[in-house]
Amino acid sequence: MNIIISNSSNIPIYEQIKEQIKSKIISNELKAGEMLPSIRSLAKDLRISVITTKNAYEGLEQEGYVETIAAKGTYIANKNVEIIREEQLQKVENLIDTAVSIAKISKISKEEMQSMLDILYMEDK
Amino acid sequence: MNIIISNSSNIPIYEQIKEQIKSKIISNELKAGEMLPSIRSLAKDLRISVITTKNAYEGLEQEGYVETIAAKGTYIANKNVEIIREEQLQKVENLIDTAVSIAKISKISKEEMQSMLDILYMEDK
DNA sequence: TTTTTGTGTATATACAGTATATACAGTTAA
DNA sequence: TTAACTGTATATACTGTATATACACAAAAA
Repeated sequence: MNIIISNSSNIPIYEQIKEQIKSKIISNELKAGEMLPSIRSLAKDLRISVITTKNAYEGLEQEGYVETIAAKGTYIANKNVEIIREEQLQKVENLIDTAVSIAKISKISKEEMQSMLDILYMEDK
Repeated sequence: MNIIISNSSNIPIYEQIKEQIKSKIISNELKAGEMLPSIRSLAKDLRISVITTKNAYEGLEQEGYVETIAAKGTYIANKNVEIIREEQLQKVENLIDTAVSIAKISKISKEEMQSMLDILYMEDK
């Protein structure tokens, strides 16, 4: 499944999993109707507890990204593309807003921020 | 002391206090040598436990923003202005970096991000 | 049909982070 | 010396995150 987790991170493991799966759904690497790896197989892969993978899938379900059928599996849901894009736009805006707040207190200019944006956007990730 | 805390936030109270005092130090509203409110008076003001204010002050001490003398008080330390600025620049860069990563996955253009930056920087905060 | 294997679910448990009240100990000024 | 102020330490509780293990249902293999 190509998910990378860090145990030393302060972000909970289930959150890391959630975010990475979300990214794959948004970028269409995972398509509606596809089945996710079972909580067991993913747990084995990542060498963590099934409870933790379940926790991640539960979160995705609550946000409408997947649907779970007991004893069968967890599947990518049909979620409105426009709504997802709006959510992501909101996230980006919140991050920039926080950055701007810090910048203003520390007298970091808009030009400095713009050049950071230019450089970071160029890099391939 | 003009600190605002939110109990409903997912950010711990001691963190909220820490960050707001840091901002006041960085913006020079609080100057080297000045005494912070005592952990008790601040706790009373904010209607929280002294342990929580102590926790906040401890964090500030570990990062070198303040110095505490038992039975006397906690004072703003002399911290190198350039180092603080570097730390803040690093924070801003990390936020923009995260924003860019999300943007790329969701096909949000650099132009869209630039206009967010323009608008958010204009607003007075 | 029965068994086996693969799903997700529920329970009991542990540990770390955050927060509390309350008792303790040193400093300073009345 | 006493009173009023500092920060410190202890015992306790609640919540979030994570674990192992037992349970229950579905589907394919025997």
